[in-house]
Amino acid sequence: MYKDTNCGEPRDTSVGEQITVAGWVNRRRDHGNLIFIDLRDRSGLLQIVFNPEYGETAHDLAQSLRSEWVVQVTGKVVARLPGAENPELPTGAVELSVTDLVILNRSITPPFEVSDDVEVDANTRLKYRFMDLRRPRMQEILKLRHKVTHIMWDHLTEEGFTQVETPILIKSTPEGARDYVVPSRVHPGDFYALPQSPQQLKQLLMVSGVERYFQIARCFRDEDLRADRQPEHTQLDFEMSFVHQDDVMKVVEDLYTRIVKEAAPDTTANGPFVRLTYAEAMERFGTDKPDLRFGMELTTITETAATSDARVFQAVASSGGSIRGFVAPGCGSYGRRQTDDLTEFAKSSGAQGLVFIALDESAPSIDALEDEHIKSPLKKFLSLDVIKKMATEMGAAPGDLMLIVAGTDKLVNTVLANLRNEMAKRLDMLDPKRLIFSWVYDFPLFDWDEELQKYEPAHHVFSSPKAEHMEYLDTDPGKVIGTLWDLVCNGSEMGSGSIRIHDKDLQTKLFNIIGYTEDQISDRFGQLLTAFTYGAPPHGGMGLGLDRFVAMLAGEEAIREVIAFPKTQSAFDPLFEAPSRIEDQQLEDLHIRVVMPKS
RNA sequence: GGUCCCGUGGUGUAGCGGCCUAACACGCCUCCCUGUCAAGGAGGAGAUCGGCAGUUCGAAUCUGCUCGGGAUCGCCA
Repeated sequence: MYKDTNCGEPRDTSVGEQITVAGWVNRRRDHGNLIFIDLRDRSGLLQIVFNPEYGETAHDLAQSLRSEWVVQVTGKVVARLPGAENPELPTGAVELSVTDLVILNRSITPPFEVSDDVEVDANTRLKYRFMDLRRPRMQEILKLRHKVTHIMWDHLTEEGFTQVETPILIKSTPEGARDYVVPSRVHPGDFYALPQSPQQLKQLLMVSGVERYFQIARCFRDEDLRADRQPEHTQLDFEMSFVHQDDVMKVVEDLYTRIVKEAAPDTTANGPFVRLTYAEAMERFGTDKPDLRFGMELTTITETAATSDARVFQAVASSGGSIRGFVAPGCGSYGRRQTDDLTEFAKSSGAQGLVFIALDESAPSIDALEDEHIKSPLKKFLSLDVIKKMATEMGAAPGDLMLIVAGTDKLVNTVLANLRNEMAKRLDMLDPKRLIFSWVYDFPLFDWDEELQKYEPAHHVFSSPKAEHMEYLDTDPGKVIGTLWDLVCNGSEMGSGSIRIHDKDLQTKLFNIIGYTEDQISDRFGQLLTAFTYGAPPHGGMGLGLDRFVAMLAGEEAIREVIAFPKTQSAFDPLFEAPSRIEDQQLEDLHIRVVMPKS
C-alpha cells in the first residue's frame, strides 16, 4: 500500500503517530520557508506542513508541488498550534508534519478547480468528467448511489430474492419507445435491440420458478432527453410469484423506507405511504403523480360557474367540459404583473386562459364580501352571489387568490396540475428534504387514442385487468381498471408495477384490443405466450427508476448529476466523443451501408 | 420536429453599436515571505468575443443561418 492512513482520518487522538498518506494536492499555501498543502483523498482533507527543520529535502521538493499532483507523504501527526485549528475540517485539530515526500505523479493545470464552489459549464464538466468526479460533492453522490444499491441487494436478498442478469442484446419490440439497435455480424441484415426494460425476461423467470427475482438493470431508450431522462437509465427491476398487489407494495415500502433512513438520514419519508386511486388523484390533484407536500387541492365548480353570465363558463359547461380550480392562500394581493405571469404559465400548459378571482384580505368573511373586495378580469360577469358560492365551494378565504380553468377535462387537469406545482414553488412550499411517497393505483388499462382511433395500453400490455372488470374487455375496454399502480414521490413517478397476466388467452385478448395482428403477437410475444402454456404462476412486480430516486435523495434536479458518465441532451458523450464513425471494415463485417441524410 | 435561455482568456462573469488594440475575480508563470487554511505582497503571460454570412463609415454589441450546451412541449415511463 502507498498509504497506511486516509487523509480524513487523523484526529487529536492520533497525535504522535507516524503515518503515511497519499492523495491529491487540493491546495497549496506557500509561505516560503513554510509550505502548507491540503491533501485530498476519498476520505477528506488533511493539512500537510513542510518545515525545513523537520525535512529539508521534502521541503525543497514541496516547492514544486501544484494542484492535483499525486503525492505520498510520511510524517508525524502533530497537534496544531493553539489558535491555528480549523473547525471547518474534521481533521482540523491536527496536521501532518512531513519528513518524506514522494511525487507519484504530476498534473498539468486542471481545466477547472476541483471544488464544490465553482460552477462549470456542463460540456466542460462532461469532457473532463474524471476531474469533475473528483469534486467532493460528486464523490458523495457516487457513494450515496452505491449505498442505495447496496441496501437494495441486502434487503432483497434477506427477503428471498435472487438476482438474475438478463441479456443486453435482445429483440426489438417496436411499440413504446424507439429501440437502440445493434447489427449482427453472423446474421446479415438482422439486428439485436437493447432492452427498454427486462419485462418479458423477468416474467419468463417467474415461469422458470425463480419466484423472487431482482436486478439493478440498465434500460435503453432512443428518445429525446430531459433533465430526468438519459438514453440509458437504471431500474430496480423485480418480480414475484404468488403475490397480490399489497404484497408487492409492501416489499417496496419496506425497502424504500429503509433506504431513506439509512442512506439519506437528513431526509424524512412518510410512513405508511399514502394510497390514492387513480380516479381520486385526478379528481383532487389533476394528475396521476401529485406532489403531496402541500395542499391546494382542486375543486370542481362547473355547475356554479355555469350559472354566471360569463360566456366562457357557459360554453364549456354546455359542451361537456369542466370548470375547476384551486385556492392559492394569501395570494389575493397579487398585482397585475404576477397574475399576468400565471396566465402566461397556464397558456404555456395549453390553457386558453386563466380566470382568477382575488379576494381582498380586508373582507371580514366570504359571506360579507363586497364588490370592492374583488379583483377579477371576469368581475362584471360574475355576480357577488356567484363569487361567494364559488369561494365557499373552493374553500377560499379573504386574502386568497382563486385560480380557475375551464375546458375539456383533460386540459383543465393538465393546466391546474402544472399551475398547482408552480404556485407551490412560488410559495416556497417545496422542501426537498421531505419525501412524501404515495401509491397511485387502480389505473385504467387502456387510453383511447383520438388520433389513431384505437385503444393504447395506459401503462403496459402485461398488466392484469381487475377480475370484476373482465366483462368490460368485450363491451367497453375504456372502463377496465387494471391491477396496476405507480409509486409517486414529491410529484415524480418513481416506478410502476402491476399484477401481470399469466394466462395465454387473456394476454392474447389484450393484444387484440390494442390492435396487434396475430403475426405481430407471435413475433414479439410468442415466447412469453408459449411459456404461459407450461404452467405460469400468478405473478407481479415493479420497475423502479434508480437514477431519479438517487437524484431525489441527493436533492438534485437532473439525473445527469447522479450518473457517473452521462450524456448531453443530444445523447452525446463529450468525454469519449461517442457516438462516432466506425471503420469501413467494421461496416463491411456488419453488412451495413451508411446513407447520410440529405441537406 | 417546435418554443425559450445561454455561448467573451484555463474557469466564472462584466461589457450589449464607436470611449474595447475587451474589464474584473479565480487560476497560471516569476520573485518575496515560518502559521496559513478562498494565505498575503510585487510583477507578468493569456481571449478578437462559438462559427459563417449580412446590416453599418464602424459589431463582442444589431439581423439571419449554423454549431454546441441547457430548459421545455411533442416524444418517452
